[in-house]
Amino acid sequence: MNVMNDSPRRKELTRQAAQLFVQEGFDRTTVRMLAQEMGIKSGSLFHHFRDKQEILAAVIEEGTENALVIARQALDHCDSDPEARLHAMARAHLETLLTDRNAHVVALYEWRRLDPEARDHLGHLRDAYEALWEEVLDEALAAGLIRGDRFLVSRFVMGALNWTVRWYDPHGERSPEDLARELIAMITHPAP
Amino acid sequence: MNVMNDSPRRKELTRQAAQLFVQEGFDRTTVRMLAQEMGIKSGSLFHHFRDKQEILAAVIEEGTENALVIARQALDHCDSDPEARLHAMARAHLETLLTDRNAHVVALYEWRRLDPEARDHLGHLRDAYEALWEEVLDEALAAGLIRGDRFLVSRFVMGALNWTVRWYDPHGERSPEDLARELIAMITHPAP
DNA sequence: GGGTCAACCAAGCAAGCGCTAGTGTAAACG
DNA sequence: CGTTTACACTAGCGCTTGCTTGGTTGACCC
Repeated sequence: MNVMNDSPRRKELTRQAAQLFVQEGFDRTTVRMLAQEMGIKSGSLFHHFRDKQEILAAVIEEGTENALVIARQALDHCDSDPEARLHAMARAHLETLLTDRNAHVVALYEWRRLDPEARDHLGHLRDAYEALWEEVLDEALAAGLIRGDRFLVSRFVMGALNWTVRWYDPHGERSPEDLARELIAMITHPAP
Repeated sequence: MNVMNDSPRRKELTRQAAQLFVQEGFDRTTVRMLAQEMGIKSGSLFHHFRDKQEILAAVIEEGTENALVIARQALDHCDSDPEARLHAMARAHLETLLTDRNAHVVALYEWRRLDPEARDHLGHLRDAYEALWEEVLDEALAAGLIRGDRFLVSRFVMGALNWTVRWYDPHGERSPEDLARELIAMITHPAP
């Protein structure tokens, strides 16, 4: 069997696995189903991944890393006032749902299926992402743009955003831009 | 095997099943684990439930029905101004997490494991619950207490609230009352 | 005191599970 | 050239899964 590498082949297999994990759930997805989707036999799958768990970890890692990169880029390329930064983060978050939806759904639904080591490693990635949010929310709180307890505001906003994977249709009439604007409007108050 | 009845024994078994479904997830919970938790043998389980799916449906049904009852009571016993009603709903929602947490976690995480008929039936229950929210939110929007698109505001609020099952510790220092107040403060604007 | 009935048990079946072992093959390497 | 490497295959092991079957128990009933 192979080491944990980052071959393009593995990336593609990971993408296909994400698709199946979303459709069926991790536990219901068998290695035979995965193999068929990938166009190989089930035994060959273990040449690319140590075990089934590692496939799950790869899916979630991909998605979270992408989200982190996109969020950082968005913050680098926006105005520096709190509202613009808030808007950029919300928009970036929703746009990842367009490109990386499967991975994010898996991350949200199947997190508990990760073994402890993977959960630890990926937890740090997720924390880094949420830290970006807390930074931006802190600025908004300091500017009086948002009111309330830092901890709670952060959870409520993350909840509202993460929940979008349940109902948001990327091919519908509302753009990520629309949603971001609406969310910011809902939670912000005019400067004192 | 039995018909789908509402015996107290079945209610108790359902409660215990909810506990296990939360700990392990539906797919990972075997009928043997369920039986052991219930203090019976795995075969006996099918005297009370047609199959494993029906146990899941029973768990979710219980939780949703309770939430609906509690929300209706809260609305009946609060002031009639939009803010009070909003507050009552938020508080009721969070209080059900104290008493019925397991069932709600299962409803949120394992919804997709339901077969189509059960999903249809329980979907109506959930719609009734969400309709209460939309009614209250409509009043708040009409009163200018909240700004924005009705559909989106509703989803964002439901997201923030449902997400609480992920992080809220009912035995921590924050009461449902605290959370409800904070959420309302975040999304409401002073009347014009 | 025979009949009824919910509740339970022991035993096991057929299917499916994750994963392994051993092999084949074609390209890349020295 | 022979060797290595990456990737795929076949075959199947050992185990677990949801669920069924046929039978037992004890409380209650007329």
